[in-house]
Amino acid sequence: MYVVVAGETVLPVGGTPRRPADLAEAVRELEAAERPRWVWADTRETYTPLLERGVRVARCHDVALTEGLLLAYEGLHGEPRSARAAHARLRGLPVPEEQPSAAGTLFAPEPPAAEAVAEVLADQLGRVAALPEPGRFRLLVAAESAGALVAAEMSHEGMPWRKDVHDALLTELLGPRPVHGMRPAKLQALADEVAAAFGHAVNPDSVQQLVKAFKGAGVALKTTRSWELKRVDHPAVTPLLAYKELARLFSAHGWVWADQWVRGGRFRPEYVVGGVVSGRWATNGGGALQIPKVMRRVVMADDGWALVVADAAQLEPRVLAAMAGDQGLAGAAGEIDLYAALAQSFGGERANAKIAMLSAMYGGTSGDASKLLAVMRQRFPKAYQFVEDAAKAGEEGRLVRSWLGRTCPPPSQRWRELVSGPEGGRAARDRGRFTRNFVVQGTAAEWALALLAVLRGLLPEPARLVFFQHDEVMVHCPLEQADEVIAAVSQAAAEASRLLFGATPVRFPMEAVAVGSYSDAK
DNA sequence: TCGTGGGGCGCC
DNA sequence: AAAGGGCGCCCCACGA
Repeated sequence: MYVVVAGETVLPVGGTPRRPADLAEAVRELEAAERPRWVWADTRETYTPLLERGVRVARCHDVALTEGLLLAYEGLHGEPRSARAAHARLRGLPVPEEQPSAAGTLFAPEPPAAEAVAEVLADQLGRVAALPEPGRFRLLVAAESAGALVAAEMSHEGMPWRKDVHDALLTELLGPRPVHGMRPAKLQALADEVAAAFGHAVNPDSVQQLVKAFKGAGVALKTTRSWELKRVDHPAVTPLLAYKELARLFSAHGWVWADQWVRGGRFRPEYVVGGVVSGRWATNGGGALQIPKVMRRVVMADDGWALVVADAAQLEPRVLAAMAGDQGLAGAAGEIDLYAALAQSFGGERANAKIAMLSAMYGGTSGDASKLLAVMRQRFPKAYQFVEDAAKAGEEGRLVRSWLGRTCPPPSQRWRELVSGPEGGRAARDRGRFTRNFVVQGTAAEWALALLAVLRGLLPEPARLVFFQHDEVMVHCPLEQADEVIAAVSQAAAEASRLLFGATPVRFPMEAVAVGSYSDAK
C-alpha cells in the first residue's frame, strides 16, 4: 500500500485525499495500523518535521531520488529530477529549473500536489516494470529510499561529539584558541620555522611562494604535495609538513567548524543521498565524510551508552568477485582476509595481491601493476574481463551500470570533442578508468545501502544509527544493547549479500565492536 | 569585492 | 611507497 504525503495532504493511492488536522499524528496512526510505503517528493523535506514530532516510518518511496535513478538509466543523467519536474515532463509541460534543495533555501517552491506525486509514482513504477531487470531496480529504489530515511534520521539524531574533548585536543595540538583571524600559537611557530629555514618570509599556505622559495634554495619542485616534499632534503621540509597537517585540522575541523556544526553534544551534518555519481553519499557542509582519524577520540558515547562501530572488510574486491561470478576469486572472497587468500597466486605476497586487485578496479598502471595484472588475467579471467569490459565501454563513450542498475553519466559534449582530437587517447583512458571503477564502487555502495536498510529495521529501541561512511556504520545504543546490536550488524551484512547476489560463495564480513570512543574501534 | 579554478589533503 | 577511482572543503591566485 502506497500513501502519498504532500504538503498537508495524505493520499492513499487509489483512495481519496484528506487533510488531517494534525499531519504527524495521522502519519503515526497509519504507520502503526498499515505500515504503508510512504511516498513523497523529497524525504528530508517531509520526513524531518515528522521526526521532530517523534514519528518514524519503516518504508518510503522517494520520488526525486527514484526519478534521478530512472533518468540516469535512460541516459538523461543530470536532468531535473524533482517531483515537480517529473510531473511537468509527464504532462508535456515546460520542465522547471531545479531548485537548490540545501537547508538554506529561502524560497523553496510549493510542494507539488498529492495527486501530481501519485501520478509520477505510477509513471515511475511503470518505467521500472519495463526494465530488463525490474527486480534489481526495485531493490535499488527501495534501498536508495531507505537510505534517505536513514540520512534524515542521522541528521536529526546527530553524532555524539564532545565539544570539550574537541577543544582540549585542538589546544593540545595547536595551542589555545586564537582570536579571530590569527594562527594558533603552535601553527604560527611552525610557520616561523619555515620562514627561518628559508631566511625570508614565506606564506606556507601559498603554493606559489613555496615553490619560489624552494627554487631559491636550489630545489626544483613540480608540486608541494607532502609525498613530494618528503623526498626533499631541506630544513624547511619538516616544519612545513607539520604545518600542513595542523593547518588542515585548524581550518577544516577547528573551533570555527565546531561552533557552526556542533550543538548540544551532537554533530549534525546534512547527508546527500546519492550525492556521488557512483551512489555513495556526499555531505552538504560539515565534512562529515572526511573527519580526520586523529579526531575520532572526540566521538564518545553518552554515559551508560556504547558506540557500535563496524566496517565491511575489503568490500570492493568481494563485490567484484560476486558480480563477475569468478570462481577463483569468489573462493578467496569466502575467506575473512581476501588478500591473504590471494597471496599464493601472486608469488606468495599479500601486498602484491592487494596491488593487483586495486589496480584492476582503479585502472592503475604504475610500478608492478602491469605485471601483477597479467597474473590476475590468467588466474581470475572472469573478474579481470569484467572490469576490462567496463573500461572499454567507458573509452568508447558507452554507459555502464552497477549491479542493481545505477547508471553512469553519459560522456559530455566536451569529452566527445576531446576524444577525436590529438589528446583523444588520454581522454578516452580517463573515462575508461572512471567506468571501470564505477561498476565496482557503485555496487559496493548498493551493498552498503542494503546493509543500512536492513540494519535500521533490526535495531532495538532506543538504539540509533548515527554515522555512515561508505562501508562503515556506527550505532549509538545503551550499553546493555551492544551485543544485540553487534549481532544485528552481522545479520544485516548477510541479508544485504543475499538481497544483492542471492546464493554466492562470497562472504562479506562485517565485524562490529562496541567502544566508548570512536578512536577505540579497530 | 566577488566568483571561479587549481592545488592540496582529509576520508573511503 | 605511490598510484589508480570517488568526493568536500580549505586556501590562494586571478580576473571581472
